[in-house]
Amino acid sequence: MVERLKGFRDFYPEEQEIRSEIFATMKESCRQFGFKEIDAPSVESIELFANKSGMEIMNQMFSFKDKGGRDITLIPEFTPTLSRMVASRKDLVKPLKWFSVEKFWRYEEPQSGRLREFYQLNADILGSESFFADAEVISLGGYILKKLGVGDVTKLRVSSRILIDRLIERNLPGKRDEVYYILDRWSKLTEEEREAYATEKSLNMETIMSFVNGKILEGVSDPELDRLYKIRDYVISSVGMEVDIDLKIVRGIAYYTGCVFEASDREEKQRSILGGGRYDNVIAQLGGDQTPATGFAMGDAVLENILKANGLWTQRREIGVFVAPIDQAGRDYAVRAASVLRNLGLKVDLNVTDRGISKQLDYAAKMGYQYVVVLGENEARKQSISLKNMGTGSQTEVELEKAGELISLLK
RNA sequence: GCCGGGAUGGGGUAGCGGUGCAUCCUUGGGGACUGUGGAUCCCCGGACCCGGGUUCAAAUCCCGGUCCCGGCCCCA
Repeated sequence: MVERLKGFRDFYPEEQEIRSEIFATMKESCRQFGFKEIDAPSVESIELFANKSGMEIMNQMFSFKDKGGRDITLIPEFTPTLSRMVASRKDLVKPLKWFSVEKFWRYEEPQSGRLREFYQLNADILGSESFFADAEVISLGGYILKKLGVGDVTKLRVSSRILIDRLIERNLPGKRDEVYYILDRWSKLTEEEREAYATEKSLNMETIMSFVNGKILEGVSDPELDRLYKIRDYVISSVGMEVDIDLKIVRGIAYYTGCVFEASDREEKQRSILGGGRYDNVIAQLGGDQTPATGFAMGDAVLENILKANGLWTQRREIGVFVAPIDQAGRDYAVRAASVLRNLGLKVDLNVTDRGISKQLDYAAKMGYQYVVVLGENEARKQSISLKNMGTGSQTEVELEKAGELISLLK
């Protein structure tokens, strides 16, 4: 048997239905915040990623030559595509608030929360440099987490590249990369490793600690810090989630220019569930007008881990009815009855086998149906349906024309 | 790319050099019954990841590969 490719997934119905609901929740939340959905190609010229994304991502792309010898790749991230879309339409009314849920591909070793093919929600606001834009985009992220039921077990952490850079220049001048490195990996490093790194790079451990615990902010007067406070307060009043200012959030991506943020489970056991920030220069770098931008991405893999860890990865009750004909008269009648029920807006699963009533009930139960419509000669003659409640076993007969009254029962 | 740990029917498992057809549970398919039986009864499928090697003998030991789980790098 041919095996599935490493790091790729099959989604069987029982999983896919849950996934669809989650994506629907994410999309609906975006719309509630006034974001518009967009979509874009899954394959792009490799050039699109060559400029901005740097060496690392180039090594992690599924890239190949097409039949015309062009170098193309499956998209590993969304920002370059988004930037192209914005750059090539000068008539767009700013600010733009766009979101998409797409598949992405990265050729790397699979591990917890990381796969070679994954889905990602991207939500961005383009054309506003105001803190409102950052705050609103972060609020959307928090809102989605709440809607998914994990608002109480996750937290938002915000920081700012500008602020961190200034603090570094003031306290550890010339050590930007080194400070970024140790802050970014802080929770992954052991006490000894931190000490060793600090010593090796001549970083004052006390100063590093003041970045880590936030003490370095005490008494600091800085407009970027004020901005960060405003963002934090806005998000707290907008979604009522825990929001911490945390200077350990630096995020490795080169292009962030201001506020950066992440959400993770409170214990930080998992990878971050979403991450993003302000990237004011990317669109200009890709040939567009200078356009301030802020946004985040949220992958499906870590989200799934967190939902499962909290018992929220559950299939909703199957809504709809299974139509089980008993005899030939019932089979003939079932076509019309099913049609009537479907036109009433019900989900109707009509038997497609030659099985008897017993096996049909068995099947309906296994498929999770709460109600079965049993049809036989009697029902056909009376133009009625017998509705069997699979939970209680009780059964009621109603006229087909009055089946609309059942809808409230079945929804 | 690197480092651990794994891999036995669809799912979960037992066996860990030779003992009767690789165990048990579950699941799947078919049939009997034919207005209630998601029941009952009967029948049938289905596995040692792949390739080498050691051995009289390999699911079992060794080597390589593949995939899975986790970690590193990196996190777009």
